[in-house]
Amino acid sequence: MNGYLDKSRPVGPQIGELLCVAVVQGEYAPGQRLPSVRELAVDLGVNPNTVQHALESLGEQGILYSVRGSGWYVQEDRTRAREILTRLRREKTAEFFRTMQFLGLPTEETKAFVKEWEHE
Amino acid sequence: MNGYLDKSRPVGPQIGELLCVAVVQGEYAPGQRLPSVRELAVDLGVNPNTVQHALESLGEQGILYSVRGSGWYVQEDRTRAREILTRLRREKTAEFFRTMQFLGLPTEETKAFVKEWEHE
DNA sequence: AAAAGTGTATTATTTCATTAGTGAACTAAT
DNA sequence: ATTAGTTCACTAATGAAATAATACACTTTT
Repeated sequence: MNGYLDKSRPVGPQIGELLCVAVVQGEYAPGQRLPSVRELAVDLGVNPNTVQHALESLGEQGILYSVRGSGWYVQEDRTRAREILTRLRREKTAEFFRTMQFLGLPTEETKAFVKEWEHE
Repeated sequence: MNGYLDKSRPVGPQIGELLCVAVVQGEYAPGQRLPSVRELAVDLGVNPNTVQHALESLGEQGILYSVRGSGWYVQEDRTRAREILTRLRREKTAEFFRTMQFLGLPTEETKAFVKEWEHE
């Protein structure tokens, strides 16, 4: 799995986002079993409890489901996963515009700023 | 002063950003005395200690300076303030691109996504 | 049947930002 | 001089997030 969790903001939600993307992009196929909680925890360099909570959240959102004693599986229907990913992108973008406004750049100037962006 | 601090992320840095913008935009003129720590704290709905730390940080950065027993003042030379504001905008934008990449959108697609943005 | 691997639950501990409260040292105004 | 307002310094309390350590119940494999 990936190792690039941002330690400067809450890790739980990040794991949720990470797995949501993985599901939508087919990195984990519908019906497929995920690595165990403990395994994911090691891969992500994080506590098993944190992974557990993130998985439970994705379960409530209808992206995954769990079978006690067996593991966590990807829902056959990925509609919810796609919806949630779309929503996440919108939220992050809206938040970005808000932040830039906070820093004195109105919407249109922010758009221009992004358009000219060159960095990696 | 403004009341729109985002309670979901650390307040200290936000106050720094807020005042930095205020200085650059001339909301507080060079040489001008700022409202007292207590006053700012009330206006921002925040603890005086938090304001104090934020101001000390801006002091170290060369944007403000303090006169004990009198107050906090805006540096005559606003070069540092402008530099820091520019750096903040770059950082936030870079972070945004990283986040979108994390959510499965590569740089170019993110640019397109922003270009089409309609919301408030 | 037994063992190993799994999700689940619980409690305690740690860490960090913020809040809370107090007091001292200094400045300005009266 | 006195008073009020200020920065500044210190310690403790709070709340949220993550970690740590165990234990339990269930499934799969052997």
